[in-house]
Amino acid sequence: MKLSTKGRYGLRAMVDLALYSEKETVSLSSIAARQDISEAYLEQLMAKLKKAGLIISSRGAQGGYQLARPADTISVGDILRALEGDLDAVKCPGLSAEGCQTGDLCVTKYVWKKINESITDTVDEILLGTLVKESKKAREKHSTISEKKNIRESCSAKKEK
Amino acid sequence: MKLSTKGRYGLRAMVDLALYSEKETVSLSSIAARQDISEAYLEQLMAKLKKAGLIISSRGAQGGYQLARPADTISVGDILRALEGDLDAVKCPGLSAEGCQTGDLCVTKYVWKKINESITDTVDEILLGTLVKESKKAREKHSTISEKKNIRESCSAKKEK
DNA sequence: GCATAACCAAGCAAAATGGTTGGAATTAAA
DNA sequence: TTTAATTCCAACCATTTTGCTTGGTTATGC
Repeated sequence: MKLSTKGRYGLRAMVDLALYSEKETVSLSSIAARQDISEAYLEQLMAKLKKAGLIISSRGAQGGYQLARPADTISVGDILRALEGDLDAVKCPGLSAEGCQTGDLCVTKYVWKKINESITDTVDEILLGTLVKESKKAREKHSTISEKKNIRESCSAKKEK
Repeated sequence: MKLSTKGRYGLRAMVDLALYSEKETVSLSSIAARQDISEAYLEQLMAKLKKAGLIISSRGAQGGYQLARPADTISVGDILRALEGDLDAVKCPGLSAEGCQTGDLCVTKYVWKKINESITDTVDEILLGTLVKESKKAREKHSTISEKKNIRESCSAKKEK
């Protein structure tokens, strides 16, 4: 019942990309460096995002990635589905079909349906654009404090996992 | 991002137990048989449910399991947490603490929080008692049709996975 | 042409999943 | 008092998934 690093890293990469690719393209290595993710691994995630049509790339020198469409038209659900595949927490054969109404055998499908819906609803509701705006706001706020308190240090010390 | 068989089997077992243990205790083997789950595996799930205080057991001949409290006071969340552990889809160090407000690095935590909350809310809202009532209703409905159409067969044919 | 990029395919260790195996302890009934 | 039924317990194990790494190949701007 855990979201894998694919989803976690990938969403961070997309936010990063949205922040830095407004005019120019952004290289994989720069995202990897800023987000502290292995380049080779991130590459695989970018491939998935590209295949899903969320980002575009240009090869060769000065090449890199950009969002395929405005950040306001990309939902977190789009991103997570591209990376993790189907987000359904439970795949029950009876969920879409009619079958399995046989009493106690399948009341649980009601539960799985509710869980799936709640996840889908929440991730589809949050837009990349919103995250970008939040991020910019947080950055401004932070830069005014950062001279006095070095929060950054205490933060990056807590490595994920 | 998938619920494991622990959660799926375990919830089914709990519904089964609630349905059949109103007066007498119910043996592991009878639940396993009705729900078509391996006895030895279900045993491990029952151990978790017992440890979590959701069911009680009596050993020896004629022994078995019963709910520890009324089905209306047990939520699906209680059951799933007992079986799967923590239901948080993402464990971010910055989620509970103050840290990681450093701009783009951590806007994603807002997303993880929302996802976690939506899952928790939905599973805590559904009570075992409700499922039991639904199940009884479905069973009645079914028994009136079952003589003409044998839905049961088409259902059990679709084995999970 | 060469440095800088994206692209591609495979391999691989560690962890998690979904069980199985083989018993030991307890208890009601015969 | 035996015996059958039952929970309890502790390993073990095969397979799959995860989270990467390795070692290239193509494409392109300067």
